[in-house]
Amino acid sequence: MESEKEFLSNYNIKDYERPSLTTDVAAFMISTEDKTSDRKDPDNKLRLLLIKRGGHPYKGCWALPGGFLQSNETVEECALREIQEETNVMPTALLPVGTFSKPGRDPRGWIISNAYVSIITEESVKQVAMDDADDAQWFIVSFEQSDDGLYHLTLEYDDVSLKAVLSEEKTSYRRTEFRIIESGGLAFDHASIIAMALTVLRHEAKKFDAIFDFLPEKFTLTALQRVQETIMNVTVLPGNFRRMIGSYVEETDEYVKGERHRPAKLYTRKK
Amino acid sequence: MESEKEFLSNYNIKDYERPSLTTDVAAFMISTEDKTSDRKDPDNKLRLLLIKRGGHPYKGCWALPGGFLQSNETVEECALREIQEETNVMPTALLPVGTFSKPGRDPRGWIISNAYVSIITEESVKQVAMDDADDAQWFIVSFEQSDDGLYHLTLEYDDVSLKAVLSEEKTSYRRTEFRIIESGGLAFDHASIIAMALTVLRHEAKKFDAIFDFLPEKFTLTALQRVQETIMNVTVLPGNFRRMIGSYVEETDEYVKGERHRPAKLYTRKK
DNA sequence: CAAATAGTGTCTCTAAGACAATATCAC
DNA sequence: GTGATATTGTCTTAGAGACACTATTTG
Repeated sequence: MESEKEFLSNYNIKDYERPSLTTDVAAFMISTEDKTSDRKDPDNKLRLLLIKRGGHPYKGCWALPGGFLQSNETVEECALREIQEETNVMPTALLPVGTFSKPGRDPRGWIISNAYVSIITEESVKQVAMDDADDAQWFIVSFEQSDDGLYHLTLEYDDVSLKAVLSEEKTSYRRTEFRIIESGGLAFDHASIIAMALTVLRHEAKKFDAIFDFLPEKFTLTALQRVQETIMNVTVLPGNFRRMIGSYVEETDEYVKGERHRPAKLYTRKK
Repeated sequence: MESEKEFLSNYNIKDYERPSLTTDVAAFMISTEDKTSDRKDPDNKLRLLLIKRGGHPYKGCWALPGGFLQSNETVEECALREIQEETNVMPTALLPVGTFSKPGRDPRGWIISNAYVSIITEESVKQVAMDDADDAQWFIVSFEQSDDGLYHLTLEYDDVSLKAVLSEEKTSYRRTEFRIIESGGLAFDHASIIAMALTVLRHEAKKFDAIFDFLPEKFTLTALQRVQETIMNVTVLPGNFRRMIGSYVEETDEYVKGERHRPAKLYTRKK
């Protein structure tokens, strides 16, 4: 009878056909736009990092950052490594989106992707200068459902505008996935991945869960409210937001002064 | 300049080192135990399908059903195929649990697993006779947190009892995962996968989302309530359950008669 | 009629939305 | 003072938990 040790020494894993495994990361950031007036608060924009592909396939198209999994790391570590290689910044959050494995999704062959949402603070992005002629850019994100039920994903930066159209499909097991009707110049099935990533992000934001990761350690409640409103694409009454967020935050004794209005107290995330 | 077509014809995907990809499925079922009294309603038990490993590694240990991904299928299709090969039954639901990729998790080498929850109705299981001497068995599941914060996973069938102990770990990115302290005779990292699967299942059940998949097309509200109570390990007042579930179900004009009490109306899932 | 489940109504408490009122700063 | 945001409080409504009560069946 063969022992486990003997079995493993005889076992050759290369006997089976294997796929390549990649990680794609939807890295989000919220930017505070330049003030239009010196009295009003600035607008916030949700932004997504895209890379212009320099090689085939989908040469010239924009794609999510990502890369092949290495054998000494987990998929989460791979996602973090890819984001850091691309931005020189460490994300503050990483959320799983799903596995994309439909045969034919990558013309290079049998390639399966694990998708993640990562969140990066504007603060940290500003510290590393970004070359404007670079092939990595932060696109302003808009994702809305129109009256006919279709979803419209718009990604804009300077004069580049990518418009994808997707339909929400319920699989036979009631999982929702997004079918690409118009990819809008996005590589592979990345329009679908981005739509899923936004769904995950909004789901987390609804529970006040991912919003803290867009801000520094200490923040004002209004800043936090703007983050949630930007992600969810809604507006909330300030009084109600404060009541609801109350159990998630802790006061500090610091204030933001210097603005032309009452100073705001800084808070930190509880626990 | 190389065209995309030329690029692809020169591209050899086998140049990169690749992992093997498997799917592991936590298949759940709720069994109605034999009546102890002829007046009282039967007890319900949450059950999980486990397979006794016939070969190395972990020979003789119990493991989740699963297998290697084929190049012509998605991971979801692979999960469904594996469950059907093992049980001859088609699940009524399939929920993603996550990707398990920690280096060293499988002694055979670089093997990454996508885990799913699948739900099977008791009705369909009863139709295919199960050999009691078989190496596939439905274990009664118990999963509880003790006072010291540890989680205790107990799987029982006849005189077989597997007891695993896990601790809930928050990763640096606030994802919770379960670290195995005592595997209780479960193969690989399957104790951890099962704990995650139960967390996913309970999360869905809380939203009244996965509970319908345990029952046939038509069901009584009390049966539905028992399913939720069994999964969540709580009890609910009947009046409140009916009020809360009201918007998810639709009446039929059929009744269950023959019991020693008022007949119950049959309902179907709305939409 | 006894015992059991099926089903309804109502009280209370809490959480969330709407909205009003007050506070405090820089200029 | 003016105009902006910061912060607090109150009214109302919707939903969830607790609980009491009625309905219907079979043996």
